[in-house]
Order: sequence, then structure tokens, then C-alpha cells
Amino acid sequence: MAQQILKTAAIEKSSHLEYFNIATSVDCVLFGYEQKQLKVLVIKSDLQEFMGLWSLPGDFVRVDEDIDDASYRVLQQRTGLNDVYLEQVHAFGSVNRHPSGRVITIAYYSLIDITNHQLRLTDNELHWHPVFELSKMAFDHKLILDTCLQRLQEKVMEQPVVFNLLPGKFSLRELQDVNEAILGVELDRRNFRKRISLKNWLEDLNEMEEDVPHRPGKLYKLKDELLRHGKKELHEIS
Amino acid sequence: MAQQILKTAAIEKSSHLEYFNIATSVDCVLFGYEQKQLKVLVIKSDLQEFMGLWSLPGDFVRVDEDIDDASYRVLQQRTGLNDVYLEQVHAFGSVNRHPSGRVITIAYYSLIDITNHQLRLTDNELHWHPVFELSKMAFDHKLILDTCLQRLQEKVMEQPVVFNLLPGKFSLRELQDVNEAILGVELDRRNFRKRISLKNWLEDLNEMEEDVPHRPGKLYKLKDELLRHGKKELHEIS
DNA sequence: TCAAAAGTGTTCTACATACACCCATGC
DNA sequence: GCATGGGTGTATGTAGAACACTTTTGA
Repeated sequence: MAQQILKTAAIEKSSHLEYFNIATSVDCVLFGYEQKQLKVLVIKSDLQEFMGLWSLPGDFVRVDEDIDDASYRVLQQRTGLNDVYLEQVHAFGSVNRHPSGRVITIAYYSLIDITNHQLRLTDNELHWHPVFELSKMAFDHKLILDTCLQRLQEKVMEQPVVFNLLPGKFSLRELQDVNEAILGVELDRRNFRKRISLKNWLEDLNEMEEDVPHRPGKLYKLKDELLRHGKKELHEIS
Repeated sequence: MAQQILKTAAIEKSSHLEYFNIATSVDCVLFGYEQKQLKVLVIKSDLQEFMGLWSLPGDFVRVDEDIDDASYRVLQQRTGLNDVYLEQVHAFGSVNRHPSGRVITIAYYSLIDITNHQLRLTDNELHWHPVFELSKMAFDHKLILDTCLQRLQEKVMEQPVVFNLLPGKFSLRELQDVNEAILGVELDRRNFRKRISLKNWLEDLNEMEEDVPHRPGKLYKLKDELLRHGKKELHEIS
């Protein structure tokens, strides 16, 4: 066997400098739920090439920053929120996806309770847009949105993620409405409740809805042990 | 609403040049199946920092190259193969994951029929290693391997991917062996065959095994319409 | 005739689905 | 009293899991 001279990492670095001219960004699909609609936080593109089109919040990854941290920074900058569910979905790296140059982006999605948190919507070009009313977007952001939406749809009935879109207390009707808004289908009430009941995710608060123009429903919350904080991902909870 | 001056992409590029100093690479988890074991193609690390450890084949992404193309190039360079199943799994971007500098890597996995293709194993430091006999690897490659293995395990009984590890003709016993090797469990033969039969993936070739020291089994092939070529991903086939 | 693996069917359980009626509240 | 949604149970179909015996071939 031929004896090979080992390179040090420092030597390798100098020989590969030409590859350090691709930028990496993160883009965040921030989902919210409002008025029985699934929404996504979008911002008007400030590039002439995409004038008038909506884009996803994103930013370049800094040299001293983990990619998960970068996506969390974008989330915090735009919403002011902490302790939010965030999950990486896919990297998008077509050569011409960004007109500024070669930018590979890593897409994340997050679930946010719009109604109970005050967002930092300082920029009025930033707003919650109904997911199913976006057709064309800047860059490849429509593809990114669709990919994240699909991931969310796959996850929603299996894992207790959808609670991140709701206030701490909610009725089964609200929970069903969120699921329907995400999946874009109507669900049978009895079967839905049976399935939720089997999952054993909920704790009965022994409280009732108030100020509803009909018979009030019971209020529930997600069991404490299923609450997820910050960047931690959900895995394999049944 | 304040009127905003739009930037062109060219202007934006110049203001973001400092972010173009993170390198992007792809790493490939190339799975194979041999001697009733799931194997992965690994190569001795040539970095002093990881002397003696196995690493995954990978390379930097070129400026004029899609990331999917980059992973396919790595695959072809190492194996000489075309028309191989390849799927992106996850981006890994911890700040210190690579000692040469800031390198974000995008992990792919692929499934390869070892036995019927002649690999370009020109480098004798490159070899097929049993997946379950790797504990420590260079970089964060053990984490990457585990992540890809988990993805494969999730997919294997649902989607017709495992056939990429086998020759075109195979017996149900071989198919079951592959599944067991991937999942690390024993499966009941009758239930396995029932499940495969329900999937309706197979075409009976009306041929039998030969040169086996026992009663020969029937040979099957994957139905033509389920064959996948090149970089195309499999989606939602039942 | 023996060893080794091929081939095959029934029962039980769990879960998804389809479906209809009475109840509590606000107005 | 009426409109609105809350709350509940049964019957059916499908899929997965457990489980054992006979058959075919090569040696």
C-alpha cells in the first residue's frame, strides 16, 4: 500500500479557497393561523428583478453562526418571538435561483401563534398572507413554501406540532379548524375527536369557552410534557 | 406608505460580499447490500486531524453547479455509476464541524447494487463497510450517516426504494433479507410476503433461482413503471 | 432420508371511515 | 323557539401481527 502524505486541515484550506465564493442563506416559512386560514409571513421583495412579488424572510448565514441559529435569528428579528418551533426542511441550490450571485439557501419552517403574540411588524411591507392565495413569489420561494407546506401536512396528524399555532387554551373545534386549514380538507367531527383522544395529547382544563354565540365547548391544553421550546425538534412522539 | 428605493441584484451583491466566505459541500451516504449486510462506502480521511478514521465521500460544490449535480458528480466519481437513486436528506452547518474552515455540507443518500456493477474502487482506501460496525468517523460524518440511515429506514417499507440495492431479478427471500438488514430486525415471512403482495410492486418473471442448495424460489422484478432513473426522487408511490 | 428454505391461511386486534341524533347556550 | 355548534356511539372495512405445517429441491 502506497504511503500517503497526510494533509493538515490548514493546508487543505488554502488549496480550496476558490470554493469559498458561494453564499449560504436561510429562508424561513413562518406559518400562522388566523380567521380559519393558514397564513405565512411574507415581505415585499426589495429587488428590482422581483418588484411587487412577495418573498420569504431570510438572511445570509454568518461565518460564526450555526445554520440553525441563523434561521432562529431571522425568526426573532421578524417576530420578536422566542421558544418557537422551528424545523429544517430542505436545501435549495440551483445555480440561478438568486440573481445576486450563487446563493444556496436552507429552508426552515416554523409555527407561530399569531393572535396571542405581538409581532414586530415594524415594516408594513411585512404581513401575514393566506398560504393558499400565493401563486407567484420572488426567487424560488413558491417552491420553498410548497415544500414546507407539504412537510407540515405530513406531520400534522402524526405529531403534536399544530398546537404551536394556537393559544395555550383551545377548544376541540378550534383544533379541528386548524387541521382543516392546513390540510385543505374537511374532517368528520366524531372521527377527529376519536383520533385526538387516542393520541392522548390533551389535558382537560375543566373550563369552557366564553362569549360564543352558541353552546360553549370545553377548553383543553397540550400536556406539559409535549410542549417544545426553542429550536429543539420534535421526534417520534406518539 | 414610504416609497422605497429598489436595489438591483447587482447592488445587493456588492454589499454582501463578506458573506461569500462560507464553503458548501455535499457528502454522500452510498448504501450497498452484500452478504446480508447493509454497507456504506467510506474512505480513509486524508486529514491529519482525523487520521485513521473513515469519512464519507464528498466534495465542495462548484460555483456553476447545482447541489444535486454536485452530489451526483461525487457519486459518479467514486462508483462510475449512472441512473442511481439519490435523495437529499439534511444540511449540516455547525460552525466547527470542519477543521479547514467554515463548511456547510448537504447530505445525500443513495442506494447501489454492489454485486452487479463494477465499482471504480481505484483507491484502496475506499471500501464498503458494514453500516452497523462504524462507531467513530471523521468530521460529523457519523451523525450524517445516522440521519441518512434513519431516513432510509422510514422509507423502506413504504416506498419502492430498496430494489435499488438488488439486482434486477431477485427472490422474495432476498428482498426480505435486504429489508431486515436495513431495519435491523427479523420479519415474519408470511406477513412480509402479504405486505409486499398488497403493494403490487412486483412482476413475476416465471423463473426460478438456480444453484441454490435447497428448494429454489421464484424470481421477481420491480415493475417497469416503478423504476427510477438518475437524480429523480421518488415521491408518493404506493 | 435429510437438511434447508419455499410457500401458504386464519385469527385477532387496532385503527380509519361512514354515518345521525340529542343537548346546551345566546339571541 | 330557533339557530348554532357541542357532544357522543355503532357498524364496517382494512391492515398489521401472531402463529405452524406441508412441499420442493439438492446433497
